[in-house]
Parts: sequence; structure tokens; C-alpha cells
Amino acid sequence: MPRTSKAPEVRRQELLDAALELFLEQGADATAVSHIVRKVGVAQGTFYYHFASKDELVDAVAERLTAPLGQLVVTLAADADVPAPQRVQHVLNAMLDVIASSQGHLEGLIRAGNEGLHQKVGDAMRARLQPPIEALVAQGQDEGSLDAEPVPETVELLLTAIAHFTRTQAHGGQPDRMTRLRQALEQLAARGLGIH
Amino acid sequence: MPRTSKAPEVRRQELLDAALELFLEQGADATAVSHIVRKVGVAQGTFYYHFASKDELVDAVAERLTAPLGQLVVTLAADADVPAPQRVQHVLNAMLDVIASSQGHLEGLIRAGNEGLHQKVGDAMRARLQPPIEALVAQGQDEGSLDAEPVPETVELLLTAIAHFTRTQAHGGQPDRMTRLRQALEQLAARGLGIH
Amino acid sequence: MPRTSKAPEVRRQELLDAALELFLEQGADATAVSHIVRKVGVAQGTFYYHFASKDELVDAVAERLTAPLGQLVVTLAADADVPAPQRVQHVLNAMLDVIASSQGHLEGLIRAGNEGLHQKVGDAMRARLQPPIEALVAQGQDEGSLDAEPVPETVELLLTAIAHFTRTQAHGGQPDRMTRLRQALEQLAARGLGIH
Amino acid sequence: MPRTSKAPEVRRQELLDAALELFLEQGADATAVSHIVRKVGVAQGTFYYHFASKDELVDAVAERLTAPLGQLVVTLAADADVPAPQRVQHVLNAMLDVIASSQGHLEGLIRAGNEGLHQKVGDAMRARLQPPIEALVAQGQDEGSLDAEPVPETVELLLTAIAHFTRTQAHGGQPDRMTRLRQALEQLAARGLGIH
DNA sequence: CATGAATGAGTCTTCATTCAT
DNA sequence: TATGAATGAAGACTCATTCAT
Repeated sequence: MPRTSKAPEVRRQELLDAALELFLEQGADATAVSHIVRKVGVAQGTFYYHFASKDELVDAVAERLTAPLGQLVVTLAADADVPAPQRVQHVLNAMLDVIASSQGHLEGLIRAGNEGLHQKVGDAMRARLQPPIEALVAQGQDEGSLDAEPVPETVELLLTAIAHFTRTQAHGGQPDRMTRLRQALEQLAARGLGIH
Repeated sequence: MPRTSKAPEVRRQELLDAALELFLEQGADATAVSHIVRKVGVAQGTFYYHFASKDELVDAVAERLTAPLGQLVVTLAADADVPAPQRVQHVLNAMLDVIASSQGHLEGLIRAGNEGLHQKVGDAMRARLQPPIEALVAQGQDEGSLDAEPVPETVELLLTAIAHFTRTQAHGGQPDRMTRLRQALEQLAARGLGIH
Repeated sequence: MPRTSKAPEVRRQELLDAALELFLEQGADATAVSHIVRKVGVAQGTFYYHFASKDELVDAVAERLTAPLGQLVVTLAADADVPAPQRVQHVLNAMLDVIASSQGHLEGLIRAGNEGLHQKVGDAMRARLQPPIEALVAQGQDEGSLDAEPVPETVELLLTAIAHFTRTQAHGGQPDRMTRLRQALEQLAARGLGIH
Repeated sequence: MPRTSKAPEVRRQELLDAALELFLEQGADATAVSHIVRKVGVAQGTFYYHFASKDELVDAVAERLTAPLGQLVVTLAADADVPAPQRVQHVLNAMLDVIASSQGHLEGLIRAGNEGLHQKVGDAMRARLQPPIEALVAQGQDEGSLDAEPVPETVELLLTAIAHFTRTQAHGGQPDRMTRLRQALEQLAARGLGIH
């Protein structure tokens, strides 16, 4: 009942935070708008002042989950000081490291009932990572330091392999299993991109 | 309201058929049990006489979608007359051919709201295809005609790449796009498995 | 469909009233939530805004049916100006009077299909009446003006006899039958408590 | 599918047995006809060949639960060799003994969801026990060895007290609690019937 | 006597969304 | 900006009962 007014971005942030937490705990489908507002301590209507629909919220959450890794990749992929083949390895290593250390979030993301969000995050991730990596590989291809024809599709396929790595990690893959999977992945990338 | 009795397998089949169709049209989540029975022309209770729950039905549908390709792969992968490396190519070709010609089903499968079924089919597919292909690759590895260490994980990753191919096809990928993707996939497989 | 907003207590009251009426008419089990909301003229969801479940509603109704008699007894049993034995008689008389004049409600309460509510009301009633009466009798016992060992259990049994009186009244017991039953009950109480 | 034909009474018995067991385990309301037939191993329709409705079955079960104690009481109450006041004590003792040793059945009977059956058994019990006991007390009253006016109603009230004893036992009353309750009950009966 | 597939009305409950204040 | 009561369609599932064989 105390009517607490806040700047729109702040409220939106609060709602986003609460939603993310709940989504990871119980799945996005299982999280009702009423849960979210209760957690934040605002009225049901308030939610719809800040988001047009629950769907918009889900998109925003997906976007947010995607940002950190995306930025990291962009940064590393653009590091002109490093030769393309090595840069690819750097990017790949960094990604796998981040993923390996994100089990917390990931576990929530793949829980039953979270298929929708899971898919959305996956798509957003792919869309975000494809361009910088593709550019990097294309450069290597041009220089002749890499050999991966056709470039876009090869990168695409490797990204799905990484997504699978992520999913496996999320499902609580055993350490040794993850190690072998990483080994397979790195080898597949190296061979697939013609890195020697 | 006229009471039409049929053998359980027949009714079950009818329900399965109707469900599959609706799932592909509007997604499994969006398809209510009531829709299915209406389509078949039986009472709601009849559904629950033949399936314990909607979930059981979804599983049955997933199983059904998965069976044909699964059997094909098993058959080809076991053809001892062909050397392992070639057999791998055969299997891969066959799979990609089947997928390329299945756009109808696939399109429905990946529609928004079908994430659950999509996931289930994907999992079932992976579970089904992994063993025969893994065995085949392992044999090649033993013979020295292939080089893919570690075998299981490498196969795993290639299967996810195939899944991505499937998804892309499902999303109505343009012919030239599909061609390049197929090219990339075949090259990735060949290199990843050490086929020369 | 015109949207009429009311204070929660008011709406809750309306729903409670409607529910009570329907429960008495057709039994709580036979009364669907849909009946109640139809009667009040609100949407189904409105019910669940005010009550967490049908069960909570039933409890609230039971509580409500139980309150008046409970308060009366508490008041009379605490009247220190009257000697314990007489006070017991007062209390007993008052209870039987109230019961005798409540046929309307009672009849509905014991109808077939209302066993659940009936039981709940009975239990609530016992829980409510036992303490004040037990205290009263214990006091008489201490003073030596009553003789009822063991006190709690004796009171308990007498309360069940009263419950039976209530049930009989509810079942439309004939006046002369009720008279004799009351006579038997008063005598049983007097003798059982050692009142001379 | 093997069509096993049996004498009607036998089948009825089987169904009755299964039903009783299930009722005590999970409550009569919670026990579907389908559960019962499954347990017996017959088809759904078979049930309706032997019972007109589920309700009739419930009645039959109630009747059956009621029989043993009923016969015992009839026998004891008619034992002309014993003076009425003592016979009353015998009957009371026997009843309480039986009840005290029947916890198994009783527990099931009062479980949540069994209110209907519970009520029915209670009513059947009262109807069965009232006549012989009333006759016995009336005889004592005529002889002048008892003093309980009015007889029928006094007996009625005592029977409800016994029912309460039963319920308490069923609810798993602690031994000392049961002892006190029994003491209170015996005293109430003795005093109420004017036995010295 | 028995089968068992079919019926269909009915249950409680959930939840994204709206709107008057 | 915010409130919060109200909406209403929709959902999965249960179960006593029937009936053609």
C-alpha cells in the first residue's frame, strides 16, 4: 500500500532481477507474473506499466543473460595484436572457461519448464557470437592462416557444438566427461578451421 | 455420441496421428487434450483411457518421429561390407538426405511453442543415433582407418552439428544456404574424424 | 461483465454468504466453486483472489458457523457470580436453547454430502467448547460442589452427547422426542457431574 | 481377458473384500470403482453386474463392518441368567474391549476422506445396538433394578458417548487417555442408568 | 456372467492481462 | 507512476456409469 515511486529504469531493473532469479529457480513458464511482483513488492498492474507483456520480459531476461559472454568474445576476437589462428584459440578458450564456471546459472536455465527461455538464450547467443567470430575466421581465411570453406556455416556449426558443451555442463556433466568433451571440441575446431 | 468401439491400438493410433498433426501445426504446449479428442471425435475420457497423461502422449509422439531415421542409421552403420570411413560418409549422407526431404514435419517441430517437443525429439534422436554411429567410428579407430580421439565426445559434437542442420532446414533455410551448410558439415565431419 | 470492485472484506463476505447458503442447500462437496461465483456474480478467478482454495473457504465457513455458540458459552461459563453447579446448568440450558432454535442451519449441515463440513464444524465446536466448560467443572470439582473424576474426559463425553442432541434436532426430531432427549441429557449431565 | 466365471456371491464377496481394504487404506471417496476392479482382476462392467452403484457397495461395506459387534451385543444383552444391571456392565465392557482391540480397522475408518463411510458405519451401528440395549435397560427399569427415565433417549446418548470413545481410539488415543476415557464412560453409564 | 472401451459432465485451479481509482 | 481487485478463458484430469459384444 505504501506507494513507492521510482525511476522507470530502476523499477524495470528490479523486476528484471527478480524475474531472472525466479526463472533460474523454477523455470520461466512456471514463474507467474504474480510471483515476480510479489518478490519485488509492487502491485500486479505495475508490472504492465514497465513491460508490455510477460513475453517482453522473457526477451529482456534472455538478452541480459547473453550480454557478458558476448562482450568478452567481441573484445577478444578484435584483438589485432594476435594472429588469427591463435586468436581463435583464445576466443574458444575464454568461452569454454566462462561456460565451465557458470554452472549456477546454467543449471537453472536448462531445468524442465525452461525450454522457452533456454531456446531464446541460445538463439540470442548464437546471433551475438556469430558475427565477431565469423569476421575473425574470415580474416584468417583471407590471410591464408586458416582454411575453412565456407566460413559462415563452419563457424555456425562450431557454435552449435559449443552450445552442446554448454548444455552438457548445465546438466551437471562430470568433470572427466567435460574434459573429454572439451578436448573433442578443441580438436574439432582446430581441424575444422584448418589450424595446424 | 454414437459409441464407436475400436481396438486399443487403433484408437491409440488415431489419437497419436491427430496429436502429431496438431503439434506440428500449433505446438505441443498449445495443443490441449480437448483439441485432440475433438479432432478424433471421441470423448475426453477416451483419451485418458488410452494415455495416462498428456505427457505420455508427447513422449509417444517424440518416439514416433524419431523411429524412421533411427532405423535407417542403424541399418547403414552396421553394413560390414563397407569400410568404416566410407560407411560414415554413407550414414552422414543418408541422414542429411532424409532431413533435407522432411521439411514438412520439421517446420512444425521448431515452431514457437513447441520447444518442449522439439527438445524431446532432439534428445530421443541423439540417444538413438549415438550408439550405432559411435560403434562405427570406434571400429574405424581400432582399424586405424579413422582418427577421432575421444570417440564418443567427437561423435556427440558432430550429432549436434547435424541437429543444427536439421533446425536450419526446418526454419526454411534457402537451398544455397543449405548447400553450403551441408558442405561445411561434411568437411567438418571428415576432418574431425580424420578421414582423408 | 461490468467490473465491480469492492473492498476485499466485502467480497469475501459475499462469497462466504453465498457459500454457506449453498453448502446448507446441497452440501459442501456438491457445491462447486463455479456455483458460488455464479451466485455472487463474479468471475471464477475472483474467488481465487480472495481464497487460496476451496478448502480454505470451507474452513472459514465452519469457523463462522461455530463462533456464536462458542462465545455464548465462554461468557456464561465465566460468570463468577453463579455457583459452579448452577453455572453448568445455565451453560447447558443456553446451549440446548440455541441448538433448539437453530434448526434451519442445522438441517442443511447434516444433509448427505455434507459429511466433511459437518465433521469440521463438529470438531471446531468441540475444540471451542471443551476448554471453558472443562475449566468450569474443574473449579466445581475443586470446591467440592461437583464430583466428576476424571474431569476432562467426562466433559468430553457430555459434549458428544450434546452433539448428538444437535444432530437429532438437525434431522428434524419431533418436539416430543426432543423433549425426552433433553430430559435425558440434563439428567445424564447432572448425574454424571455429581450435581444433586 | 481370461473370462473367469464365479458364483455371484463369491464375486460379490471378492469385490466387497477388496473395497473394504481400499476404503480403509485411502478412504471411500478416494477409492474409485476402477481401483476396486483392478484389485480383484475383473472388468469395470463386472462391478455393475454385482452392485447397482458405488453407493450400494458402500452401504454393504458399512453393514459388514457393523455385524460382528452387533451380534456380540445381541447375545450378551439377551443373557437372561444375569441380572440386568450386571448385564449392562457386561455389554459395556464387551463393547469397549472390542473397540479397544480394533484399532486397525478404526484408524482407516476415520481417515480424512472417509467421512461418508464413517458416518454410515456410525449410523448403522447405532441402529443395530440401540434395540437390544434399550430392551435390556427397559427390563431393568421395569424390575426396578435400574433407574433411567426416559430409557430410549438415555441409551441413545450413552451410545453416542461410546461412539466418541471409538473415534478417540481410532485417532490413536494414548493408552492413559483411553483409560481415563473408559473410566469416565463407565461412571457416566453407571450413574446415568442409576446403577449403584 | 463378464468384458472393456467409451462416455461426458464436472472438478479445482492458474494466470496473463485489464482497468477504475 | 502505481495500485490491486477483477476478469475469464483455458487447462489437465477424474470417475461413476453405460453398452455392444
